[in-house]
Amino acid sequence: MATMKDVAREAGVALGSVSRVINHAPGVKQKTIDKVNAAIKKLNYVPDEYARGLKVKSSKTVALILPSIWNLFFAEFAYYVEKYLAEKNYKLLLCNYSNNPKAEQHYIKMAKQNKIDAIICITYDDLDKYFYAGIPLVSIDRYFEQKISYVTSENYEGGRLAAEELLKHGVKHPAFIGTYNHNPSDVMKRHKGFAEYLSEQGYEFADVYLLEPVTKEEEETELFKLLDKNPEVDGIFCNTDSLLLDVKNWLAQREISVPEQIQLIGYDGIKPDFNSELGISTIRQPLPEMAKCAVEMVIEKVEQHRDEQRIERFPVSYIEGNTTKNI
Amino acid sequence: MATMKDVAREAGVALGSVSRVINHAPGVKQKTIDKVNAAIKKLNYVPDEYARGLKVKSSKTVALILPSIWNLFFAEFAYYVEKYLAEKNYKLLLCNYSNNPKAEQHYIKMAKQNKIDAIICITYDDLDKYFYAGIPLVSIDRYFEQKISYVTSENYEGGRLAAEELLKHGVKHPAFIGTYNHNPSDVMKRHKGFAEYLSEQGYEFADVYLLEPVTKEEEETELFKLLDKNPEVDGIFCNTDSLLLDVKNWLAQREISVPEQIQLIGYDGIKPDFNSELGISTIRQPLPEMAKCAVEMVIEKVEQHRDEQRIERFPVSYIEGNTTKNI
DNA sequence: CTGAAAGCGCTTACAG
DNA sequence: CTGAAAGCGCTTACAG
Repeated sequence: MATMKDVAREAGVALGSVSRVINHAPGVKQKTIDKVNAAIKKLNYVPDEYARGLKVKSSKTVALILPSIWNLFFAEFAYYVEKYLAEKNYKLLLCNYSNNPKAEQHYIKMAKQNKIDAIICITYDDLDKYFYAGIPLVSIDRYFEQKISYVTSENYEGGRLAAEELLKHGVKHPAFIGTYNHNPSDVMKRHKGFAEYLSEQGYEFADVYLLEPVTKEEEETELFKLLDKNPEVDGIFCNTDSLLLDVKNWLAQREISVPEQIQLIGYDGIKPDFNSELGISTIRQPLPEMAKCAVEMVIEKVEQHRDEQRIERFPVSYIEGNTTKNI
Repeated sequence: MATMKDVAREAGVALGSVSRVINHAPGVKQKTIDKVNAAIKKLNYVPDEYARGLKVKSSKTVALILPSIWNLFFAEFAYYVEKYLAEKNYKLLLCNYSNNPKAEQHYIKMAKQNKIDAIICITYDDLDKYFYAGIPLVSIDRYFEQKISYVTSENYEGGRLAAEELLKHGVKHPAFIGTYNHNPSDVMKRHKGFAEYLSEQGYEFADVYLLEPVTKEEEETELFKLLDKNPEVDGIFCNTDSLLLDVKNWLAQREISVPEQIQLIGYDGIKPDFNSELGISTIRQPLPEMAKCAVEMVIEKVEQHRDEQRIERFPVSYIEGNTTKNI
């Protein structure tokens, strides 16, 4: 493969000049630019990012660290992150966090080894490790201790909206199901918003709010405990769409019909892909915009060496599906 | 950050010796190894992959090129590919193929620039470009012109199985819906297997088999044309689970009930995540095994410079869900 | 078994 | 505006 030296020889200029035209350095004569570009074309030259990276200590790569790409919410997010990163000429290294226990360790080491420029990270575990590795970081949904920047949705408003829609659809005995982590996260505001709206309207609600880690079986058990104790429940706000899907299956197994007997509203707005719908009723987060924002924030940190904390919250909207009744 | 030179100084050995112990070169005295390792620990040294990559022309990275990670089938596949790659100390660069039209071009250039060791590729468009870029390649579902290795499922058997299950579930008037690409792919055998099984059993079937590219709207239109012409249809084999989900929504809009009026069987076995189920009836591909095989094939090509064509087909199984009737 | 040295392909002061 | 040169942090023959 042709190297920069070959290009220089072909163009009849010095090595440095080739480098300058490639990097669009200011103050290069047009004639030189033309000669170099002609030589590049002729030799089909493409610069070696590794040699470049060795000098400039950057790889134009950001690592996306998440529990698992195998999840429609994360998959859509990753899709857009990659898309916006590619537009800015950055690459995406995919890191499935939850594969192995020592994964954090592994990925931090990798980040150092490979001159990862930055990290976009979705984890409800401790972020300190990344943070202290000195690599620019933006997180999703995380809380604001230790000045980590993050992007999230209007979780509090989303919780209120879910409650409001449930009531609007005729629910008289609402319930909540979801989990939370001991690390504070913005996501917890969904529960708060839900609770506060209902109390303002003079409603009580049955509550299954479990501290992680928690298995599916436990969630199922708790749901049915709740239903046994509160057989009048006729509407449930599920903290995520994933959970809604599970709840729907569990209810189906006991022959409880959705939405006739119990109406369900989820959170996230997941879709099977770009142009399909799951058809569930849910509070949709504007994922494309959120991904774009995360990319911009992280690139700003990298290129402008800014490291103050920034928090962006995006508005949510209600999507009517078939897990609520027609009004 | 500490460099190899620092480690050498700290350990009181030459640069080359440090390199040798890091790379587990044979014939290094145990005492040297110990000294070096101690220095590495002490200085918290981690080797720079870029300097290494510059010398050895490898990055321990494979690019996963696919239409879109935003798709449960691809997301699960990517999840396992990353997992197995990580086990072998390789990294995964994620490339969403369908973002932009000139993406192929872009990703090939990137591959060259970044010393991508290999490509795992899911695309039903032309693969020539990757192939001729001289980078080891394994594909999914692709056909065997030009000696490209691939892994796929027993598509023919899967098609037969779908037909068999439909009949077993009492379907009298089966139909097929799906699309195909002008590039021959193993996936087309699903249609063939389906057709042949039915004809062996003395059944006819209504067929919507469309050449891509095709929009959702066209698929929907064709489906209803078929249903108008063949109102007796009571069971449909959908070429993919994604499509099944759409078909289900379309039928719901016309108040055709599934599975009471029409039973549906899909193909793929997609799940929302590791421990949830969508609850649809489908022909499941063993994705973890397929991903593992793809990773092994590609690493074998890289490390053993093998480039003969290899084809692996994995057996499928029927998963009973709620889009077919209980028998 | 291990030093000393060359070189991978770039970038970037430093002269001029 | 552009050459010539040093150097980024490694690996790997080559001696010894």
